[in-house]
Amino acid sequence: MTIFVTQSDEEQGFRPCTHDFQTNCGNCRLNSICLPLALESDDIQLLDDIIQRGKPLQKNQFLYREGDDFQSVFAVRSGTLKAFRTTDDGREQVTGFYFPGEILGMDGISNNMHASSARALETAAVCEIPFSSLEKLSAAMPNLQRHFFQLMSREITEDQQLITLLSKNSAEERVAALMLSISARNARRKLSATKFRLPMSRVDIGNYLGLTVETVSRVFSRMQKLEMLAVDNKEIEILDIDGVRNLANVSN
Amino acid sequence: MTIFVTQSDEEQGFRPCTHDFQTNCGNCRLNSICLPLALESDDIQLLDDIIQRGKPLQKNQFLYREGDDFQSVFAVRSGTLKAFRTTDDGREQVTGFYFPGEILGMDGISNNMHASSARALETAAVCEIPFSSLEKLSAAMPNLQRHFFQLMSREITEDQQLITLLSKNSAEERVAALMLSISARNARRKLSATKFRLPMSRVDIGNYLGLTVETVSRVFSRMQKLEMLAVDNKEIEILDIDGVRNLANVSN
DNA sequence: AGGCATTCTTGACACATATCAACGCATTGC
DNA sequence: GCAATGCGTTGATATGTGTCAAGAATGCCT
Repeated sequence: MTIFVTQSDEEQGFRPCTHDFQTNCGNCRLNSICLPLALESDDIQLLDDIIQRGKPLQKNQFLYREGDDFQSVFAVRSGTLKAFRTTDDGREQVTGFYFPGEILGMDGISNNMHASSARALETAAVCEIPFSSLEKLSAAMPNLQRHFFQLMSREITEDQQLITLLSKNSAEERVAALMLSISARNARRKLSATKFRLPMSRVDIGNYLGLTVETVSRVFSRMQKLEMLAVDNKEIEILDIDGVRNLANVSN
Repeated sequence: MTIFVTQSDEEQGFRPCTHDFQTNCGNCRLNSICLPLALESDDIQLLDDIIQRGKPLQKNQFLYREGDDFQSVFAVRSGTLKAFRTTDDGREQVTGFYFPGEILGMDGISNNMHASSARALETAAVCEIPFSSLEKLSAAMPNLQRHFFQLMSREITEDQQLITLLSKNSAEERVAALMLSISARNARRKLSATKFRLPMSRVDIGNYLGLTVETVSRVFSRMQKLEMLAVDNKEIEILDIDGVRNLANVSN
């Protein structure tokens, strides 16, 4: 149980928070942005019954690996994870970062096999949602079915945004867009939209944005020089959000 | 009705084919790769009842536009479509090509609004599947629910493959991968895996693969010189499929 | 606290693809 | 049959990002 305190510390920025001792969806502070969204409290209870908790991951630990049998999707409770595929020549393509309240693993449904790997970027806790149970529950709960369709659809649109970013945007635009995305997701969790700690390394950012570490580093330096960002290693402060939005050149 | 004959001509390479006069899933020659896959014939009938047909599109006609209200997903019956988003500065990112038997429009579910536009690359016929009906039917038919989850998941994995392609692969690798993808999809429909006509322009290929027209053209020329492909405008013959596979450097 | 390994930054240079430009070829309509 | 138009090809040059290399900062382990 103490491990959960540590995780909440991580997530909350070292402020102790009793909410994180919860072990059910009903009083999870993420339930308004997570899977229970749009469910009645009776239904939340039913969803809660199928969810398996207590799967804390250490930094760098795998949640699942490309090729593993697909059994469950996962909701992030605390910490951050990255999903990625490894190319034939061993390079890593990060396909997404997952923050608390977000769902990952849906790419495994199509072939009953995980199409990507997922790894914790820092100590992280996840809720495991066995897919067969979720399917049964969805058939009985129209709202849940709809919401899960929506979540998958959102994953599609986000992937398409990334496709566009990789295909059409410069290094600066890509980095700016990522900063805005993280900012918006922080805001959704009532954290600061302008000041945060990046959970991922420069290498991960590069592997996500299709850039080398060096380019990522140079972009941060330039944006710092332009007084758009204050960059102190992983600590980021957005000084000129309109400037960043303008630079990103994407509706985000 | 005559319009359907024309479309079947297009699809069948100008061989008349009575199968294309069908108007229901039960005897559609695509039903083994399309939505009815894995359904009992009674269930196929129920699915068939919600499907709206007779929406033939002329070349360049829009099926839906980014921002339109989302009502339905669509199955391609004949012809080919492209899905794309337009960036703020007016450039076009093609997010996918859709061949007969394939489903498009699923990116609209998340916000009840189409996140991309879809346009016919040639005369095309689609089956319209109203999403609200599909939801109801899915709740009652576990196989359909599962299959639709799988279709969405496949869209996710395909987008992730494209992300990797754009991020990590050279121009030649990208073009080779697209040729293999089209080849495989032709084979799935019992058409030639080595000789086909590209339904899309060089511009579309470029906008899909994140390349300029000139680069696409040069790559085709190089592959022709290496005797991997015979390229005659849109007519493609794969002369050395192992060579192309080797060049693509992706498991496809 | 010190030392080692990892991550990050910065610089010089190389290279793949974009850009700009010209031209050829096919299709369409008159 | 011929002009007009759009699409595709090819060449010359420009440029953004990758590559290689070195050094600085950070964090981890003893």
